[in-house]
Formats: sequence, structure tokens, C-alpha cells
Amino acid sequence: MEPGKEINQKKFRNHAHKLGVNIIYTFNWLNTINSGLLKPHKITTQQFNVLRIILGQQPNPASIKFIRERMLDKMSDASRIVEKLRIKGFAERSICPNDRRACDVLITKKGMKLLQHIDDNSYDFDNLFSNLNQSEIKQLNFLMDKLRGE
Amino acid sequence: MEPGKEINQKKFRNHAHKLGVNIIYTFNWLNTINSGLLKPHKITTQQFNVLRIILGQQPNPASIKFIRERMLDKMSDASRIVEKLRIKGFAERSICPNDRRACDVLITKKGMKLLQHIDDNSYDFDNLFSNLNQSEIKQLNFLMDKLRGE
DNA sequence: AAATAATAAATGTTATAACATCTAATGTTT
DNA sequence: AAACATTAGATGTTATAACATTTATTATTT
Repeated sequence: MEPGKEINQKKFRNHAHKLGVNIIYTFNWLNTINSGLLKPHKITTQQFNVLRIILGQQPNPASIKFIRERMLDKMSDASRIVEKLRIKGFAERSICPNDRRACDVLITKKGMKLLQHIDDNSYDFDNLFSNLNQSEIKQLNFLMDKLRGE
Repeated sequence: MEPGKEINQKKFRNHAHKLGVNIIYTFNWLNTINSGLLKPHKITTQQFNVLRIILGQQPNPASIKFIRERMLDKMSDASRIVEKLRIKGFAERSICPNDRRACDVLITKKGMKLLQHIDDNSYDFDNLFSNLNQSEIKQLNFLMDKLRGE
């Protein structure tokens, strides 16, 4: 962090204004760390998230629609992300026999190994959030849920 | 929000895992609202942020470097964003007389009118965050700052 | 059953993001 | 001052984001 770039040193109109900036800033902070952790594996955060979704469905296949619904970025291009995972050998796709419009997406052994390796070695939220204790993490979750009206 | 898509209904390994997802989710929530508010003005959130930075420097000009340092997305292409603002008539740029490598970027009357109009009509963080009271907003700011180690 | 509507995914398009590289101007060293 | 290093910004490139459109299949209506 360069001097003068800390968010606290900036001038905000009020606390709500600061919160707007803070959300963007915190996301960028997290995203930068995550991208860095995933980069050695030549995988983007979106591809990682999709792979996790497919893993979560195991041993059932996931459809593109299912994946898209569970992705955090709406309007994301699940179709092309899955294709990228397929090319890298982390997932495979076939036509769904029950509905030939849809497709069955499955994680491969290689994909599972990748997730396992990332989980084991680096991708650890507990570690990432060590500046907060358990109660503060819960409080942050509560406030963000409330903010969005959930 | 579609049924079954609420973040609280998802399964998380623990609170820290939920926080990781929550940050991404909250950013997307905010970004979607902001983009929607700015879309009628044919301006992106990044362009809006840069325009605000230039306004904040008034009546002094801002350099590209200055803008880049204050932008929330690191590595952003300040140069091309300023050029887009210039084409739309919201900013003007000239060579800095003191350092001919640098350039002086200024907001135009049209740019100031745009910001004024957006501020007056819609772009209101207080309103956006009405689900939280003042003390909760402060708490959220505090926790996010602490999370990032600031 | 034929026509129409709805759905799932693929594909196209334009703008942007995330880098790297290049050019011009200024600063520094010898 | 010449050579080199640094800085500011512009430009190039590839992948991705954010849409819209298209195609194939299934569901519904008449």
C-alpha cells in the first residue's frame, strides 16, 4: 500500500459515502489476493468458482443453467467458462439424455485434484481473515446481509 | 432475487467461508445498483469515479498518474478512461506546461452538470444503505477496515 | 398434428480489464 | 554533455464482461 492511499486518509462526505467506497475497496482487496493465489494454477476466480459448483453437485452432473444460477456474478458466461475448464481438462461435458437441449457437466479427476491442492495449500479464508476474530466475522456477515435486505 | 438464491440459504463450510462469498456478493449487489443508476447517463462506474476525482481537484488540473492512484481498481487504464470522458465532452486534457510528459485533465461544465444531476436525482448512498442505521454503517466500515489490516 | 411459445445453450459483438510494451520527456550519473 | 535510468503516458494484445442474437429442442396451444 502506497502512502496516502489508505482509505481512512481519504475524505468522505459521510459514513454512508465511505461505506460505498469501502465495499468496492474490500472487494478489490479480496479479489487481488484470490487472483494471486489462483494464478499459479492458470485458473481465474470465476473458473474456480464454477469448478467448486460442479464439485458440489458430485456425483450428479450440473447443467449450464444450474451453474449460472449459482454463480456470484449474474449474467456470467457459464457456457464459455465451462468450455475453458473442459479444454484445461478440469471438467467434461456431454449432452443430457433426458433433455437434449441441456448438457451434463462433470468435474474430472484432474479438476478434483486441483481443488484439493488449492484448498490444502493456500486458498484458506480463515487465514485470509485472521485480522478479525470469530465474533467479528459473524457480525460482518450479519451487517452485510442486513445491508442487502436479506 | 430468485428463490433459493439468498446467500443465507447456501451452505458454507464456516463463517469465514461465508464472509468470502458475502464480500463478493455485496460488491456485485452494489455494483449492479450503481451501474443501473449510471446507465441512463451513458457512463460507466469507472468513468463516474474518475470524473469525481477530477472534480475533487478543481480548480487544479489532475494528472493521469494522480487519477490512477486514486482509482479504486488498481491497474485501471486511467489514460483511456479519460479519453472516453473527453470524447463525451465531460473532461478536457492538455499537456502539462511544467512537465511535458504529463497532462492536465480538467472537468468541463458539461461534466460538472452531469455529476450535479446524478447527485441530485439518484446517486445517493444514504438512500442505498437505508437498511442500516448510522451506528451499523460505522460498525461495518470499522470491520472492513480492520479486515484489510488498516 | 401443426403452429406457437418457451427453454437451454451456443455464438456474436462491443467494450472493458489486465496485463505488457513502447515512446517521449525528464532526472541522474560519470 | 553523453550515457543511462526513471517517469508519464500512450498504445498493443489477449481474455473477459455484458450484453444481444441465434439455434436446437421441448412444451403448450389450437
